[in-house]
Amino acid sequence: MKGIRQLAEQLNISIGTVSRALNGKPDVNQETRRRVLAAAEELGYVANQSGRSLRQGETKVIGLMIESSMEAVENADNFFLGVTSGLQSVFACHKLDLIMLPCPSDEDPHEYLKRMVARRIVDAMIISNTQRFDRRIDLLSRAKIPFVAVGRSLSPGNFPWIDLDFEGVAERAVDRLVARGHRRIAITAPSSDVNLGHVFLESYRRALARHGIAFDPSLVIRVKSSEQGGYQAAHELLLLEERPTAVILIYELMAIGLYRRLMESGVMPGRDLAVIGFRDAPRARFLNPSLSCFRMSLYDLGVALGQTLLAHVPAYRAFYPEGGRNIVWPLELVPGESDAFEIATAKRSSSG
Amino acid sequence: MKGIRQLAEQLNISIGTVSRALNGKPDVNQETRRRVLAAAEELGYVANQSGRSLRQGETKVIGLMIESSMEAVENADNFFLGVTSGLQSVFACHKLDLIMLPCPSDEDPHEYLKRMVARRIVDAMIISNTQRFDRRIDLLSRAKIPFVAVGRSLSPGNFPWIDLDFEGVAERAVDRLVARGHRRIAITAPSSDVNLGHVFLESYRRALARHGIAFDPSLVIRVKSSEQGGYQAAHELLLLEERPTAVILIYELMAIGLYRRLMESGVMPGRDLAVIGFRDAPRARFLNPSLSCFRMSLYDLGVALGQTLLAHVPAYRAFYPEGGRNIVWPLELVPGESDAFEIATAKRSSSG
DNA sequence: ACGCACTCCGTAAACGTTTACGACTGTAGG
DNA sequence: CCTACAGTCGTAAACGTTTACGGAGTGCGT
Repeated sequence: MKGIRQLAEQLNISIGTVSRALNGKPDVNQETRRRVLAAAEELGYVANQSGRSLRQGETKVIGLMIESSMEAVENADNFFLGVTSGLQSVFACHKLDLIMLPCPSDEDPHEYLKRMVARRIVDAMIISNTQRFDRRIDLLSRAKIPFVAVGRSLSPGNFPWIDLDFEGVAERAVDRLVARGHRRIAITAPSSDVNLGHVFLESYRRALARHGIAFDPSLVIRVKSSEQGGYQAAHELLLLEERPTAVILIYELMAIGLYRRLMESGVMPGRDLAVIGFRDAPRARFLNPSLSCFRMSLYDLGVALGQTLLAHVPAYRAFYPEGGRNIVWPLELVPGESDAFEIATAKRSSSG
Repeated sequence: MKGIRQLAEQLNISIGTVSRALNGKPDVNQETRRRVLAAAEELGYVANQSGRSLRQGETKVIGLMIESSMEAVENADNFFLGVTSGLQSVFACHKLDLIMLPCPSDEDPHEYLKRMVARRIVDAMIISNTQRFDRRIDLLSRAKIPFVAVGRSLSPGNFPWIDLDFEGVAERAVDRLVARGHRRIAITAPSSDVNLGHVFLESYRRALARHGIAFDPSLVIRVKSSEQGGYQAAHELLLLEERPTAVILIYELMAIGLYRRLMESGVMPGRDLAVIGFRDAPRARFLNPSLSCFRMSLYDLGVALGQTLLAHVPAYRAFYPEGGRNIVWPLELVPGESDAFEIATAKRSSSG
């Protein structure tokens, strides 16, 4: 099957009519439409996307940019696949297709995005891993490509985003730990160019202040959000003169390294040190003691991302009157064994 | 920047010359080319992909089809992201781009692929999750779209594939366990429409036979390759009259459920029951006792996939004279604690 | 008989590129 | 001076669609 012309020829109809029939335009006879659809089905005809999008200036494809560096692979695990499902359930309503655009690890994400945008291979984009100052946001705004970012940014100008509620996570983690009698609570944070780390840390400080606990900079451990980072974090914690009784991890993968280093020194997580993590409860269950952690439904997040995005695409805006608002995505705590103990303090009588 | 026409106009050159200059065609003056490239860079001009691919009938894009069903998400973890890196390192040499095509969970993979192929959005495809009889292979062969499959299939006709060496895994697992004195070795297998399971099981039988151990069908546990499947597998194992002393898991994620069920009954993995798994050592380290498992470099696998694919694309065949061969990809064993004990048997003196 | 509205369909022009072809130089060889 | 040729470049035709426009036919009211 070469193209619409062969199909028209076969049916003794003009290509214009065939096109109209296939695209559901009103001015075509019922019977003619039936014949066209039948023939198309039989011959397996599907419109060539290049021709179509050349003509109408849109591709009906939404791009999800992801990073495929080794480090990103380690960390992302099933995050993107998870949101993909949700995204597709939204896009399917509008016959939009989703493709994932993996930025090569040796290419600058900004350059990569520029290339993809300029080639006009997608109508809209979802970007993630937002940096504190992210030039991609400028790029997309300037090019007038609708987009939504997962993660806020400090780049100037308003733009659509959905961000995970790190503030809530840090606050609730601190609250939970303080309620169990902890006063010295350590926290891990990534390098500060990722906006996430900044927000996370700020609300940790606020929560401490709320409980009248002084902020101790030595309890902020700056390591990579990886297994190795967790190992190193534990190492640094053990070196502190006055050891913390609890630690908040920004990423649950770190727990594996953390546990290992702790056990090497005979410190038992869940008994000698409380641990709370973030993201992906399934993986948290691999651990022993199981990790208390904050998680979310990736599917639901995908749905929200899709709706927010389409609310900013002129052609679909009408379908999502409420969808334009930025969302701080709530996380739910899945309690595990890693912080299931209480500390006896001066202010608080032991409950065990 | 609208298009090549504006660029030509700006330079007082015909669009033909501009196109030739940008595409490195020989018949264009050095100075002219310099000017064109400079102007394109400055104005941020990049050729519209639709126009280009419409004209030349190729898109310079390779598609990697993945499945985004919830189950697939659970299982795939970072497999695709991992191979993506390797693929891109190959494709980058030829200025080819890779996109991932996630098949929606509610769409038939065959139909989805048909749509994507017919739209001519990609020049070649990588498919995975090959079924024992997979219509996608017919489809791609018939449409003359170059492709490579990760996983063999029994579909008729030769086609390029790379398969993981499940035969070797099953054999070496059995060998290793037998060497430690095990005689009753259970194995898990997925439903039989996935070709993988069939191959896996066959070589398990062969390996047993080689050691003179009778095949016992009750030791083949057919469960889903998931955490829940692992739980159920353990449950079934515990019900057997004559309990096995070892079990081979086809997917390491099952280990978490297996461990849990075992411990509920006071059976200690790594002491009372040997466990060997497959795929993804990082995750295996989450477990306690750590899981012995067979793993591979996803990056290297990606490179091999890329080369095999391009060896079957006419335009690039010349670069990969050796690349046409199908590969049975070897796995390496990463020993853990889960099978680090020996069994005293009649034929074998205890070594502890 | 005429005009009008309505339904259906064909025609042809776009969309942005690439590329075959030929035209125009200037130069060298006869 | 004529021819051949290499180096440049412009022209225009494709590629496969969609869609604005208009035409043909029909039915209906006047």
